[in-house]
Amino acid sequence: MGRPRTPLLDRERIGATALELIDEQGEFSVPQVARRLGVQTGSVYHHVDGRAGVVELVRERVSASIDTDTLGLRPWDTALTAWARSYRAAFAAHPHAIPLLMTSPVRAPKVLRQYEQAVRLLLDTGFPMAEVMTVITALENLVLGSALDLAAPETMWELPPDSPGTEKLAQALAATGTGRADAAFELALTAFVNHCRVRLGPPAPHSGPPAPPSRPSARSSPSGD
Amino acid sequence: MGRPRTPLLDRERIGATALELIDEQGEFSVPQVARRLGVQTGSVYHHVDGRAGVVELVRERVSASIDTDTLGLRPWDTALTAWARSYRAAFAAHPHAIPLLMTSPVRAPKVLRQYEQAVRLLLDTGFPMAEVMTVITALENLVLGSALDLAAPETMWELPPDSPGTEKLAQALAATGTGRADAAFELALTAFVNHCRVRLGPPAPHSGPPAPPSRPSARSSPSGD
DNA sequence: CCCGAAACCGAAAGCCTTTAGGTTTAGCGG
DNA sequence: CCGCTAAACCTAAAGGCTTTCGGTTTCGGG
Repeated sequence: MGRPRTPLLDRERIGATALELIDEQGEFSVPQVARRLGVQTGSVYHHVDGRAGVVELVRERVSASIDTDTLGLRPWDTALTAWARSYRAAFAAHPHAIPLLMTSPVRAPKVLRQYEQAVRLLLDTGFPMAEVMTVITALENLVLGSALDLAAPETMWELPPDSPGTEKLAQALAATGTGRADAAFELALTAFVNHCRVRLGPPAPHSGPPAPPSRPSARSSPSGD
Repeated sequence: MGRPRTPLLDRERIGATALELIDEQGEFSVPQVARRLGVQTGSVYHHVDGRAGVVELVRERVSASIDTDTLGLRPWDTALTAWARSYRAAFAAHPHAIPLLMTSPVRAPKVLRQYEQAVRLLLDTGFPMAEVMTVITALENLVLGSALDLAAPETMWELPPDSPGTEKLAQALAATGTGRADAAFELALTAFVNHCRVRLGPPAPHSGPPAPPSRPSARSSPSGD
């Protein structure tokens, strides 16, 4: 057949098709993508660096729907909260993609630049340099952990109808409404931001980067904020 | 060859070998397990329900090292904190197993019974029935999110030497010591337990299950504990 | 106009999962 | 002690996936 007059494939459509398959059936394979695009399997490899390359396209698509503007909001806690919600919502829209994206490192520059923005936000707010990545990492863990929960929403607790020693668990599960995952996320998010607020100390009266917080850098106050 | 005089295979060794492979190379396949046990591929399927069955054996092995006694500690916050640490440590010992175990539902009865114990702890403490699963889910998300961070410790932030727009990120990363993952986990854990403590209200003077907290069931106080 | 690069096809190697049928051994009831 | 069932292993094979390689046609720059 040779080279077609107009290209049949491009990275855009490869990524979109892979994400379609993931949304529909929870996974994808290169032959499936090729079939859906009316093309031989091998052709896909001319546009993408192996299967991992397709995963990277999917990652870009999913994380493209994170609202970047949130990190421009003020004050910092509003920004952080909005960012976390948007971050999680982006994954929630494609829950089956989550396990795929978790296992490979973040390379997309667009995503890295968001982290840069978050770092600046926290530095400007007054968090000490040595603590900034800790805070961001914790928030990221919170988002990804909650997102993971969305990947297997109901089935995560495979309770046999009448297994002994799980009565209260079944009861508690029944008493929890449909929004278990959402409620847990909001609970953890609120807890985290509140804790950060306390650690930061009272806000300085808005004039450039304020002085660092009085408490130097207690890695974890054992209790009692 | 026929049936051997003494069995060559058993579920114990299949699970152990799979976990070995995961620790060594990050993944496993049934043929690999079989080869390492000096046996044909098909034979493994006589002891295990497909590849998923092997994953379940791995899960049991990994979660066996969670210290169950922690949930018997008092007061409740000590118990919950210790459980979370032990839970995370179990996964941290086999970081590559994490993505594998995240994607399939928990069926192991021993694990389910731990959740039952956690539910009882929180109910006895005075958390309302409708909130218990939310709290446990949030804690689980925290643990798993942090564990995931351990699965790709350094590579998670693939920073090209001098990519534009990531200067402060690189700086913050450098300023963060080696224990970034641990620090983030402890930060989030402290934040979460503190928040729960506040929501619960003052402890009743130790006499059976105390009355429910005065505040009924605010799903997430928007701010200001 | 020419020639290298781009884009697709066809085919194949090598891996994986799972199933099916064959062979030997262990255990148990009679 | 005999015979039968079930267990445990092997060989073989189907079907899918990933990736690579050579062949063919078309595009575009010089």
